[in-house]
Amino acid sequence: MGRPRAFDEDEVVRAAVTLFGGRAYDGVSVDDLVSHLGVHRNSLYKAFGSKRGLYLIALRRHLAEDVRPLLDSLADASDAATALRLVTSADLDLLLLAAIERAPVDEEVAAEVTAALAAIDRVIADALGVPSDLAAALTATALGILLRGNPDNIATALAQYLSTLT
Amino acid sequence: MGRPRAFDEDEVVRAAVTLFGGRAYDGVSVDDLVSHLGVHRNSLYKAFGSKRGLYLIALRRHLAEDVRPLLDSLADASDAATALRLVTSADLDLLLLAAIERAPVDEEVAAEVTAALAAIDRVIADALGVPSDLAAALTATALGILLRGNPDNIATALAQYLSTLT
DNA sequence: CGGTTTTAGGAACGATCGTTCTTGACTGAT
DNA sequence: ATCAGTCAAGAACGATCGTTCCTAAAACCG
Repeated sequence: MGRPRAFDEDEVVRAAVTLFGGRAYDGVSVDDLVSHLGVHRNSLYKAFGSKRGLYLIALRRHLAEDVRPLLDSLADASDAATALRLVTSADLDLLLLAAIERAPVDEEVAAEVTAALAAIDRVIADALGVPSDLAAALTATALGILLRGNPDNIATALAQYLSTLT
Repeated sequence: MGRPRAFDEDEVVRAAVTLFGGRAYDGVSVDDLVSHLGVHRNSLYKAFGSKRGLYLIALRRHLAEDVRPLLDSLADASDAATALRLVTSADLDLLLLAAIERAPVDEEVAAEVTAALAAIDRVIADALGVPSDLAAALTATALGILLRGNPDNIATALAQYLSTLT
């Protein structure tokens, strides 16, 4: 069956998640992918079809390996403060970037992103017993804190405030 | 002094704000700028130096004409709900996109963005009499709602909830 | 072994990128 | 009326983009 692959496809996809989560889609060139992922051009196109194909695979991997565990842990959250801490301490760089810069121009990305955000909303609504719009507001808050870059200060301040309410 | 300009520089910059606020920096080509802005290539480079130069000017115009009025109106906000409504109903597309996709790779953009966000935080903290970290959390919430795309539903739900607290 | 498949390495493709240059028409000031 | 400076229109630059092709070495199968 021919020579075996010299690269671990899982590792490559995971490295792509990191790379695409770090800068904009158009800011990551195929040369960047080739040099940082340890895969040759040829193998990359053979395995993933195209740059966009790899991006979509990386996005889905990100959702499966980073967002789904978050959903599981959120299901056990009993109050808004812990739910907020869970989301803001998660690694959601790629989801955030995809939501703001790829979703508007790639409907397949948009579908994945909106589904993922809706799933987070739903789990929070179920776990906390709040209306879905309010859960969506909490998700939005967490995303906003993440995009500001310094999650710890703001997240702790808000978590403390939320704790004093209940 | 030669032939006068056939384009209104203010209009061009404002159109650039819209264009750069709509998609990622690398997704807006100079051809796009030339065709949508009504300025010839030559005039664009003569007037703004480079694509990045026009971007920075557009960003600063956005801060001066869209963010500064928001600061003024926020100064009169008496509660968190109205502050939230003010921010989420503002047009902050370019600021949002700049924060998440340009600031990480352009320190001059990063400086403008962090200064603008800090200014919003400060005004909110002063107007509501809350700690700056909590004001930053409210700013983050508004930004998160904006990036989710459907601000009305979520913003009203959260505003109603915030109203019941006081 | 021989055959086949897939790899690695890298050159090369056309397209598009941001930027500059060329040409000539136009207009305001001298 | 002349001149200087800016304009519009578009060709053209080198660089880089995503993608494909070519060649040869490597490793599995029979």
